[in-house]
Amino acid sequence: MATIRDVAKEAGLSTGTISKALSAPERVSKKNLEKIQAAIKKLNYKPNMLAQKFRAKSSKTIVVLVPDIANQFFASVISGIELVAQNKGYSVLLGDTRDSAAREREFVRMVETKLADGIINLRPYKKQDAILPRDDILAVSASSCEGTPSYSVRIDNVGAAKKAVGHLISLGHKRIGVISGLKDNPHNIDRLNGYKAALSAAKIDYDPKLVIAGDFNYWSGLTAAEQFSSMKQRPTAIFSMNDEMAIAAIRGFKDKGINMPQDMSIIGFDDMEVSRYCIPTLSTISQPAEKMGQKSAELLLQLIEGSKPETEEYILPYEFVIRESIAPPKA
Amino acid sequence: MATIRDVAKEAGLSTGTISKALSAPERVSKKNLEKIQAAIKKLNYKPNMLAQKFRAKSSKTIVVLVPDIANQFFASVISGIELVAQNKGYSVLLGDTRDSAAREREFVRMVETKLADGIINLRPYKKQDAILPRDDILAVSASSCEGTPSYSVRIDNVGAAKKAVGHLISLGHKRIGVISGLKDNPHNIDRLNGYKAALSAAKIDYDPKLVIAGDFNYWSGLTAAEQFSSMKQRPTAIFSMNDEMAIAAIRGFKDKGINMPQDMSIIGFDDMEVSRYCIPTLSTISQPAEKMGQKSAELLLQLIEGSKPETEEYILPYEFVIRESIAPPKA
DNA sequence: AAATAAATATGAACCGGTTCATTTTTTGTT
DNA sequence: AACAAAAAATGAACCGGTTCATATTTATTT
Repeated sequence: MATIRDVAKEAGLSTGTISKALSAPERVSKKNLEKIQAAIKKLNYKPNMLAQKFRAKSSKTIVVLVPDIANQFFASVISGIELVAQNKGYSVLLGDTRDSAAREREFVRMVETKLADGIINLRPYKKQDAILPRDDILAVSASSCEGTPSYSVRIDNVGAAKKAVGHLISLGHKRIGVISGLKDNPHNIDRLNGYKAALSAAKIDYDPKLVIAGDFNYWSGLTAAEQFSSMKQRPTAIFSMNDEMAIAAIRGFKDKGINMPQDMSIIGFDDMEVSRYCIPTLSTISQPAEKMGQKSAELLLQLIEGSKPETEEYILPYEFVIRESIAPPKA
Repeated sequence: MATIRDVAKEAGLSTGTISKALSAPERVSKKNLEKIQAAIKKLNYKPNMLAQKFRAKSSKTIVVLVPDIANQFFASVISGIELVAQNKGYSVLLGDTRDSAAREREFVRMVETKLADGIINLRPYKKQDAILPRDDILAVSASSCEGTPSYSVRIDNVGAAKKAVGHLISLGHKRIGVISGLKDNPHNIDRLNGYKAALSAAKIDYDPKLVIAGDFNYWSGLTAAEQFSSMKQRPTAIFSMNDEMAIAAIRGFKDKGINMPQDMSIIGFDDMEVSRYCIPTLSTISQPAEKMGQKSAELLLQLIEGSKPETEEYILPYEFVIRESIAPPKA
């Protein structure tokens, strides 16, 4: 493998000149530039980036911690991150943590050992087992929840849930069921608070029996629908904390002869692509996933380059998308 | 940031000893080992892995090129790759190429510039625009198709398709529709050949009108079902080239009053998790995704460590899973 | 043509680990 | 106690880039 010294020898110049020719060609004479290009081509020289990064003491790499890569929402956030990172010459290392703290720590270690310059965390912050934030590690929390310390980007989950449930109430619904995520998931907690706020604003009592815990996956939405179906005092509308469970629930209700939106209304969360196509099309909260990724990357890169962003917490606008899946309750 | 020289000074020893203490502690005296550990702790020393890798001239990293990370099947393959890589001390860099050749080339460049040692390619090989294989880059093709050059891991797509379609024929089906992937997708071509082989073995003429091209996504399965529904001579069974389109098709047919499996049989491909839960449960070809990942990683690491694997092409066993979605045609 | 200023080119030193030939210390033997 | 063998420690050199104080070449001015 050819080194910069080989190129220097071939071109009859010094290593310093070769280096400059690559980083600031306008500061090298035309004549020599041509010689250098010829030499590089002849030797098929490729700069050793490990050496470069070692010398620069910076890996120009950021780690993105993802709880689960096979997830549309995360994929969009990542896409936004990569856009910004690439523009600034950074590469993105995806850390699929599969919800394991051990794996998460591995990636944090990469920052400690200079393999990466900073971290964007897509896993919602939870006090008990939080590995981040740490003051020796530059990190930004994307898709975070209320109360996340340090730099974070999120939507107003409480407000969004309140708005969605409030809309159901304004249509005349009084018994509104919830398909929630895992009990201690922070997003879950925020959204449940929004649900409660909407109820109390309408002076409707909160009934914990109407909240069925799922796990954000299809199967759990199906199960929840079955449970709701067999209630003697069944709700007339459902607020599901993600689209996947909502779509499953539509299916589950239909199997029990309950059709949406005539017999039951439902609202999801996330605005997955398929939510525009399913039958009925799904009303949902649209999160600006790609924008959230972009903003977090901008924040982290600012931190890495040494400047201090003005604000710690960035709250991006969500959108409440009304589609076919909701209607007033039957009289 | 403390360096190994700082630790050496603090412990009153030489850098060589510190280095050995970290890589082969059994070759350092107990007394000094303790001193060193104390010094490391006191200075909060973390070896600079960039320096390490630079010196070792190896990044101990492999790149996995994925056409689309938000995909269950790929996620499983990746999971298998990571298992093997982690065991051997390699890290895995996910390259979400989003089907862009430019992005793919970027990742190849990482190998050229020593940022990675090799590549596992999950994108099926296609002659026209193939970036890999290249003889200066160690690479393995996972989930490949027939005719992929160089090292590759795959199932027998032709045989699997033939078996599935053959089973439908043995149940008495004569008009068998296909929901295919994109026309020039290599997996598509293999599976279509299997379909034709099964037909010709049963002396059934191939009718191109029965093949509707999808794009492996939900929406296209729904559309295909509508098209099949409106045919005057509708098929009695469908072979779908992945589960996602198959599940969408079940839905699409049901909306037209065609119920599975009484009115129509269907077989998918991939064995997604949800295929075990949907109604009816879906018959499908199960690919050993995780195993395919493991095998490819083993292959690549062998290549990286310098040995030559015996075989170039590894064909792993698939499984034909029979569930509720198929039945003999109506009389 | 000489003096000065501006533009280029030089090359040793450096980054922070690892390696290995050499030296020093410890252990074992008689 | 003397010597040999084994174990442990040493530290300079190295990896392949970049940097920067210094030297050289080229361009401009008088």
